[in-house]
Amino acid sequence: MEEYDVGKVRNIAGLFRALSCETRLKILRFLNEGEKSVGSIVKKFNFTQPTISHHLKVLTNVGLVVKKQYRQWVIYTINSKLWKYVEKLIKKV
Amino acid sequence: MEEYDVGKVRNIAGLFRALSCETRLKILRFLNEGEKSVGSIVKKFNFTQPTISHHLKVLTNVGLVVKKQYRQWVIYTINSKLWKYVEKLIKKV
DNA sequence: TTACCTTATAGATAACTATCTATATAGGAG
DNA sequence: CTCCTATATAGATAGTTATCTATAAGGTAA
Repeated sequence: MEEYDVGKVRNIAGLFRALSCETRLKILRFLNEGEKSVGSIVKKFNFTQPTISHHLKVLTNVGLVVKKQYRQWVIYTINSKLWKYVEKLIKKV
Repeated sequence: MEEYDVGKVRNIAGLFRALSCETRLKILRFLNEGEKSVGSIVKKFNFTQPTISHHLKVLTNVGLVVKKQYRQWVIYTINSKLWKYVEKLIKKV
């Protein structure tokens, strides 16, 4: 009976807004393969680095991803538990 | 093992966009009490009738609600199964 | 320090959206 | 038919956002 382990997302509408952008959904699916640097995300998709950084900030703000620093790289990791619940909903749709 | 009974929402980002507005979430929670006419929704919330109609259209477009006509009233019904999955996600957040 | 690599931020812009007022449409009653 | 009620649509507007270019910031290496 796991409970509230996901991270505090105070704003439900905000969570859905973060999920309402196809680009961010793609980023999340990519991050679901494993943690990635900003650069590798930029390489994966056809957007500029500032655009990717913007989306990563939105995702961070709602707790869907977590950032950490490794030397000169910034590494983003998906919130697996939360994403799992999102995926469960998506599968139902 | 119920499956895909929910209605075809072809656009995942679109579903989340529909859910990304606090007003629409409130409308959905109200509709979860039972089907409602547009007028009763307008009375419930402090928005004009065109605004409510707009939101109902958005919700209809992604399959979260269904409309039907009863005499001069238009009755909106929630897609209970889909909303149940949404609520399940919300509870996890 | 300088030079380089990686990421974030600032600023601009076009597109979208949540809301309103005004009007049109459509059904029911007489 | 006319009148009323209920809802939808059109059009306007302010606010938001997805994207870009340009630049700043921060970490590494020499």
